[in-house]
Amino acid sequence: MNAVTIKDVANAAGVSVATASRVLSGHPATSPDSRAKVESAAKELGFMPNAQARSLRSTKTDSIALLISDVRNPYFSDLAHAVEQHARAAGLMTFIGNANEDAAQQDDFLATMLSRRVDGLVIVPQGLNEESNQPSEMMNRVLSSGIPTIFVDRALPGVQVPAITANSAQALDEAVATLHSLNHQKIAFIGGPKHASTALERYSAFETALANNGLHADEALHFVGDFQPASGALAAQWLLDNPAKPSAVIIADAPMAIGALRVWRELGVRVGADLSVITFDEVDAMLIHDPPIATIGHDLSQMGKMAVQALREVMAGQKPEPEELISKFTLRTSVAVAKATQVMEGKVRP
Amino acid sequence: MNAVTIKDVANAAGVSVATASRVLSGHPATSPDSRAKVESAAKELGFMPNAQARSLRSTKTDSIALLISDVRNPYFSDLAHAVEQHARAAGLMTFIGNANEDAAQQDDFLATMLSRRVDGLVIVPQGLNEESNQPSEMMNRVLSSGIPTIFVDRALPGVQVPAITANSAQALDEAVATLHSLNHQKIAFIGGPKHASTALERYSAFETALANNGLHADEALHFVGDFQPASGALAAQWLLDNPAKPSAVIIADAPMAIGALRVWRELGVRVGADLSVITFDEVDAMLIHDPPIATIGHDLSQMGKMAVQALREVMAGQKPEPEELISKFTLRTSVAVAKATQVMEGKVRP
DNA sequence: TTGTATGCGTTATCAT
DNA sequence: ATGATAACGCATACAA
Repeated sequence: MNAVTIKDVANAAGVSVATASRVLSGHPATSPDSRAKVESAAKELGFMPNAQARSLRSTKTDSIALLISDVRNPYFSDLAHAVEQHARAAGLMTFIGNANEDAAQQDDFLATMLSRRVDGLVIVPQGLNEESNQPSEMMNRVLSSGIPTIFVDRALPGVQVPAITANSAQALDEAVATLHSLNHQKIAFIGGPKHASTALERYSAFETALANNGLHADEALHFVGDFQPASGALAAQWLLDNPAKPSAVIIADAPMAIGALRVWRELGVRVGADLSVITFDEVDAMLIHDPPIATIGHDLSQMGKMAVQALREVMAGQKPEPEELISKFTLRTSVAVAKATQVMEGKVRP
Repeated sequence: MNAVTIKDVANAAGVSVATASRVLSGHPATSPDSRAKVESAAKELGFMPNAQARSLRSTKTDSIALLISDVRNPYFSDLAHAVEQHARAAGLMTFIGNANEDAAQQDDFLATMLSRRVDGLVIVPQGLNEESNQPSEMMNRVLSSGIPTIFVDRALPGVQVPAITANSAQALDEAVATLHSLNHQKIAFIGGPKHASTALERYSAFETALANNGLHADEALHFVGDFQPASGALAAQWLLDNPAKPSAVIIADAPMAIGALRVWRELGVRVGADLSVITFDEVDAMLIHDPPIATIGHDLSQMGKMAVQALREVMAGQKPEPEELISKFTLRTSVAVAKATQVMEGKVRP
């Protein structure tokens, strides 16, 4: 019952361990005869090579680690799925780790991955330390370890690691232009935490878009959330209470959008009439809302593909350029984003 | 730059490798003196133990594998999150694998996990082989390998492995009773694939619930989907075209529900008025629909906890009993499930 | 083409 | 308490 080793196979096949090893790892120097014997013996005994021993010897594990911020966020589970599929196609096993938007859990995962000697790392970095404004000690260790690493979705300011990120400038331009053309003057932004580079990029692209459309940014219309549903719910209330009375809002991710939409439904705010909403992340849930919510999204499958590709280049000794994926604005219907007329007249407020 | 080993630490600390190892792995027989020297040397050099080598020697990896059906299904990502958190608390690293509702990918993952000699397995089994009606060869290998294994969410008929499953009998009774009390006579069921034990359990509990409420089951009102959004969309159309003109429907998982709700919205079917809908899986997205969708859900966090607990019992040599988690019906509002009066009068049909 | 012997990094055994 | 050494399972340099 106990783990059958290559030695058992060799014995059963009547050859030496070396020959067995050569056959089993596809080494050319093997005779058809011993190949047959070893293969049948291995199959007979149900031999499974011990990956530990193999990679201890060969210093290759044929595995990579993927660190994401939140498994339960569809954005990241889509990304994880994409990375996994492409890595698998390249013969690499993917270990998926969950940082839970938490630097400590990030470091924990990185440590075990370092211990397991994965061949490469794809990381959605959690951001710099709040106080020191530096990467965490463990992150530094990773960076100086020489293990091929690339960032995806987010980047770390000042850290020279190739990153696959998204550029939402154009999409936000279109989104803001659309809202502006419908008379919206006060557009709120429910953003993400400042440690996430995506949150910064999205907000600053939003500011630029405002300027491009002759509108001006107003910090009072900026809610800093944490990418989670609960903060979206808070933001929903914040928006209703906002003295500036915004008539439209752009939300930086789907979980917050879902949290907010729930609250607005509960309070009877008619999204698409009383309030125009555009959200980041193209998730199916946005399509069951009536009217469907306009979105700014990325091709996560593409992002995953680019990430794996870039990682493989690093593993092969090349130095890939950072790449930006262009975000796409999808105005699903002219109803989702409504004309701002008598928007938010006191009636829907508490 | 290249991987610092325990030998380097021992040298730097001026002790033998044996002593260094004892200190680093918390062996009691160490003097405070050498403990101090080794620890500071290790820290100084940034020593990360090689997990491969360690477990090659100790035959323990302090890791478990979790195989789920679909990372992108919130049900499973919630489960994954829960398992991971509880395993982490027990000092176990979790490898998350994605079967993609596909037996081949399941086997693939199981093979690599077997190779990596994980200490235990938590599996959402993909079902028996269609033709042979037997577990796959790889699954049999897992089962005869002696590696502690438990099933979660689904079980495999005839396979003696402790399983943590859900029992939805009571919830479905309540759900059907609620619909019945609102005059619904024709209740459709959009179910899952027959290879999933959950699909069978849910449908048969539904049949029982019908009987308990004086209604009779009708195979013509049963749509066999595959738990994915696309099949939900197909089912939505199927329901509208169904000659029996069902006025209510119960959907076996959230992805299918989202696929269906989208189609109904596009076609102008007013869910909660024209059609009453209850779905499995308590996901946030159901709360943004107006009216919110009634759900039958499980405490996934609890399920994950029970799974890890059961697995640890097996690892400790005990034999845990299979457990059933009781599903919960949540009628979110009396509007979500509407009275069947002139439901589905021709108007909403194509 | 095959076998023998060595080493990967760590822990366990056995002395001391 | 410590050190020397064997052993874990496998891949490879070298010899034959």
